[in-house]
Amino acid sequence: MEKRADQLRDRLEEEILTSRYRPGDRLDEQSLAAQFGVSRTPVREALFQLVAAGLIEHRPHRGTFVSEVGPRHLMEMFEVMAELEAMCARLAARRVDASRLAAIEESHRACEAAAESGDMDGYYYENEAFHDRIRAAGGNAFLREQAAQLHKRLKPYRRLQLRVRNRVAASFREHDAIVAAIRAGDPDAAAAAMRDHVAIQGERFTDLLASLEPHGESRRARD
Amino acid sequence: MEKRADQLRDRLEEEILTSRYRPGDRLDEQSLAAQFGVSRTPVREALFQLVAAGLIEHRPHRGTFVSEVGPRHLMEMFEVMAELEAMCARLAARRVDASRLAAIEESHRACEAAAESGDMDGYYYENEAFHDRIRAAGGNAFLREQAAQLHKRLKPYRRLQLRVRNRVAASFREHDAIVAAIRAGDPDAAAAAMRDHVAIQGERFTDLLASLEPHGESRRARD
DNA sequence: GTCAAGATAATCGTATACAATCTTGAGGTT
DNA sequence: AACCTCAAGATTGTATACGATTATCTTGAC
Repeated sequence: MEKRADQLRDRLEEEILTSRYRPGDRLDEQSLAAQFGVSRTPVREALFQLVAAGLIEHRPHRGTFVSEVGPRHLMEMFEVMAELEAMCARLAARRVDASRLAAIEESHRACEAAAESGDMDGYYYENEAFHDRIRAAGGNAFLREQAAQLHKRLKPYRRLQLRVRNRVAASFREHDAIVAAIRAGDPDAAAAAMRDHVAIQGERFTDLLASLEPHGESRRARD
Repeated sequence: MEKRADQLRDRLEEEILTSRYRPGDRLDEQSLAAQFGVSRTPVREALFQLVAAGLIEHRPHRGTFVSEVGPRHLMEMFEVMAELEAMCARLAARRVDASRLAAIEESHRACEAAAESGDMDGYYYENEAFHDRIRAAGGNAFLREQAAQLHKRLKPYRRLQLRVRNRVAASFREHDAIVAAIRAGDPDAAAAAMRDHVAIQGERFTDLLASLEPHGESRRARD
């Protein structure tokens, strides 16, 4: 059985990633302990893990708060993720074997089906699988882990992406270029295609963000 | 003042990174608590942080052990680090300003001085600064953090590098190419030069490792 | 002699209590 | 009115105790 602290971590992570807790929200140890019917010990343990993952921040004797990412930091993270995923694609183009390639193409077709039927949630889901299979095909387990971690962390910001007009169709076309490059065994093309694919998300998102809060640091008002 | 758990974490991290604790060694909560004159609570907290950093592993009811990295995993980590540092160099070539470039060149000259006088420890130290200034020049704080973290984690393995014959001189020449590319504002050249520079370390090290333990997983004997 | 089942011991996960530290706000002083 | 002082309250960090889980050793049967 999983220990309670880990359950708690997963639960809190989920709640943060789905924006049920918003950036800036305070996570009080005592309240959480009471809320989940446990003592502070496992709560603290869970919080430490989330701090290590960068999801929350801890200000001594002030409280722990859901990290405020800010457009700048967010853009930086997308930039890094683009490079990591590009590296996965490059390696995949170089090292992929038949069965892994087949797996990628299978996910690719699943994306296509979801895109054509306008199933946004389905596309989101299949898209995850698509990317993870490419990461796996790279054959670098450490890289895969790093990329997946960043991916997870950016989850709440990517999800909105797909609601942008025509984004799903565009995303699928980008996937197509990636798959073609991997199939052709062209590492540079695969890397470039993947980098663009991910970088576009970052740009689109910061565009969106910029239009919502033009003043950068100025939104501080909350409770 | 820093809390005791953090002191402990730093202390243990230090002892692991300097190989005073070796891979496979067991870290017993109770012994550590007794040894440092604290209770198990802060010890556990410190251990959790090290687990999150990947330095140690936790097997329930078995104990916590210093991570055994293994040649494969090590090579993977070098591969990723090469890419991250290459990205830093690429960004640096694109975005660097006069003062940051001057800082890089200053570190570069310091490396040169250490190399010529055969001061290996000095070279190691200046080399750290050189790389960090390039990371800083990239202007992506998140990337800088990620790269620095990996760098730290690979520290014990890089240090041996410099004892390889002519490695210092070769390393300096590689630095030279990197600086030239950054100064020229050539992102691709900077990235390529940096990637090679770091990748070589990985290759050299795994060469070394392979010559020491030819049988991969076979060394299990210890106390 | 080997293997399995139970007993034993070690370790872990959690709860609770206490101490130390910081924040906050009221009240007084300049 | 602004600033400083200080006490009250809150929150965190640490210690200790206990129950639960699991590894390991013992014992006995085959």
